[in-house]
Amino acid sequence: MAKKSGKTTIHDIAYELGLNASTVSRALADNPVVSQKTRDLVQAKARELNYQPNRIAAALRRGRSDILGVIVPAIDRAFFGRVIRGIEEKADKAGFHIIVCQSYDSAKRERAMVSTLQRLQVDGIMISTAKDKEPITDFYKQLMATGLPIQFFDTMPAGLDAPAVVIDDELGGFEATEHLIKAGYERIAHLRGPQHIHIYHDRYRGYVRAMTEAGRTVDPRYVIDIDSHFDSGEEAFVQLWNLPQPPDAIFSSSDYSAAAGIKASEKYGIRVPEELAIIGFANESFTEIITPKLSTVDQQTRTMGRLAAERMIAVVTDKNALQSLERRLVLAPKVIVRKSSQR
Amino acid sequence: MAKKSGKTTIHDIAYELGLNASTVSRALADNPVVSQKTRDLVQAKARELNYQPNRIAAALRRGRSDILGVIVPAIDRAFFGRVIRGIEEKADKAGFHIIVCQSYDSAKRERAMVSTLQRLQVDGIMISTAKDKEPITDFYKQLMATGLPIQFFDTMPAGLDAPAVVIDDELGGFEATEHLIKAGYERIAHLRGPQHIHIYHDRYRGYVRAMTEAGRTVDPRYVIDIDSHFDSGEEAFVQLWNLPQPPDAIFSSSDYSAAAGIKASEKYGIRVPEELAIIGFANESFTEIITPKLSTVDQQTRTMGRLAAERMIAVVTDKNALQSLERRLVLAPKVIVRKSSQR
DNA sequence: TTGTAGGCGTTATCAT
DNA sequence: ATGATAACGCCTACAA
Repeated sequence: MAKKSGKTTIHDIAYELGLNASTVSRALADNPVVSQKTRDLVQAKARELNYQPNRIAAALRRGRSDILGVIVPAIDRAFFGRVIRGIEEKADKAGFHIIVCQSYDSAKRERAMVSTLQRLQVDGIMISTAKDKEPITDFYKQLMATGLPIQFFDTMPAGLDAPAVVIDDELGGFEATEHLIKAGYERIAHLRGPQHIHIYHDRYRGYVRAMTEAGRTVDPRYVIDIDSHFDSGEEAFVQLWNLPQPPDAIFSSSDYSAAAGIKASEKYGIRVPEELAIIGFANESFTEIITPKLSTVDQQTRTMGRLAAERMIAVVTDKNALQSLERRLVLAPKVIVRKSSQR
Repeated sequence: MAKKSGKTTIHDIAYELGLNASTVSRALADNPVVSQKTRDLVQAKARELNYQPNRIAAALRRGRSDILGVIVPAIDRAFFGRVIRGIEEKADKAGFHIIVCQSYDSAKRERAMVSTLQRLQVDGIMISTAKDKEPITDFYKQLMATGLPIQFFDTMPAGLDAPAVVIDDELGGFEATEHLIKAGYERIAHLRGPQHIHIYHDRYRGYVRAMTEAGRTVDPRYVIDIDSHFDSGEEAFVQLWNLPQPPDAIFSSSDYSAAAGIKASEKYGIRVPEELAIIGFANESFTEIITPKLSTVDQQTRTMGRLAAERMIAVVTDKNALQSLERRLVLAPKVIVRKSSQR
């Protein structure tokens, strides 16, 4: 029997077997220096006593916790939920655990969370930085100088040279627009998200480039600014439809406003995709259930999570892996063509 | 200056100030037994040296990690993302952290995750148990016997008397149906989810009770079984519409099939809600963007997370709080009436 | 092949 | 009010 009432430790096992704790420690680690017989004995006894190694103690001793910190703006956003799933998948396989924190898009909270994670002795931190006006670049510069492995994903502070896995929004905008062009649509409009937000700016740039490269001019009347996701969708649609020559296709910077567009066109009796093609962005789960099914751009969320975790773990596991990885990995989004943009 | 190059510890601070580590420890904890002057001195020096307390070491010594384990089937499901957000909110406020694990709805993995969390010395585990046929009740009985605080939420093993925060799906089904009845609909159909899954069975029972209590009979032809979320929605609709007397309202056990129903009715030229009312279940985010906006039943996800965390923390913080809490807290879902069921 | 001893950083107990 | 010491559980030189 283990002595006290508490959990069994290597000392308990050692005592039971008339061995020393260090031998038990080695045996449990399957260290070949210990005789096979002893190893079997120890491991059997460990099972018998339902021994659960204390990872906290091991962490303290080894100076490694096998825990990774993850900071996202909000865990209940579908995008981050999926990325975290990817992260957890990889981490789990590699024997790491993740502690998830939310910044609620506040730079201040983000810094606080970094601090907390450091105190928890995490081996590295993966961050999708808050969309906050407050500058945080210097904070991370200092942090990285301490040697703590950092890996950004999705969003990263401006002007920081740090490992990151991001998505090429410009390419996404380009390909979405290109798809519409190739599908034979003539007058392609764009529902443009807030331009101070990086991703929307890039999607817009991709739109412009695709138009330009196809030898088309970007009619400013075809570029409608939308702020909130849903509500401005219908207004935008009306605005477009009142033009002397309405567009025959729309590339929306978000699935939500794209859906609002579909909704509005139904209301006004415009058939999608026959009279008007629509493509969104993000591959939200509802894109498959609305009528018609919404074409969109997939952001490779799970892949992003997996890659970020892989790179993080590579660095944590082997410090000089850092050099061998490109600092910045840019993922290509994937256009998903569904009914709403196929005629 | 701190000695070595490593992180600063209380010993460094003590050395700098000509004090003893134990005094520093007390001072940092604002222990009033230490003179105000010394406390100030220590805290100033701690800031100066950018001291970050090592929570791992403290955890080892105190036998408490201030970490809670959370196990959910999959973090990228909107439902769990929201619950976790609620959990994290409360945990954060109380100075706890959460480690999130996914069971992928496998009982085996779930057990493994529990084990891992135990090794990490979490102070308690919050679980939404896997929808797996494999029985896991005995496992938890044993686990709870060890004294590890456990708190279930959303789903819990059958026949286990354990603290849990769950939602009353039967009531949700009842109220959704009642709403349709009160709104004056005559022939109310139900899209019924797989009955071996507890929640769908309860929603169906609520439907039956509402019908019965209103003095109506449940016409078996009005109860359509759907398996996968989307695809069977249209079939179900067609089946209903080919009835000699089609229903004038549908209560669907999921928002997805409800949306599919709306989609199908448009296709067949049936106006919602004038000719057919539809209400779903879960308050998915897309319910607000489809046309017409979908009535649904909100599951109080964030509240569920908050309450589960609150209860967990109460138990962890004060062992005899256990008694004072009802073992099982049942949350009432909330019907959200939107366009799709209002005439 | 196994044992001894020391320490990871903190906190609790006892002494001064 | 502060200091000395031990211990949390594990790991790892080093010794035997």
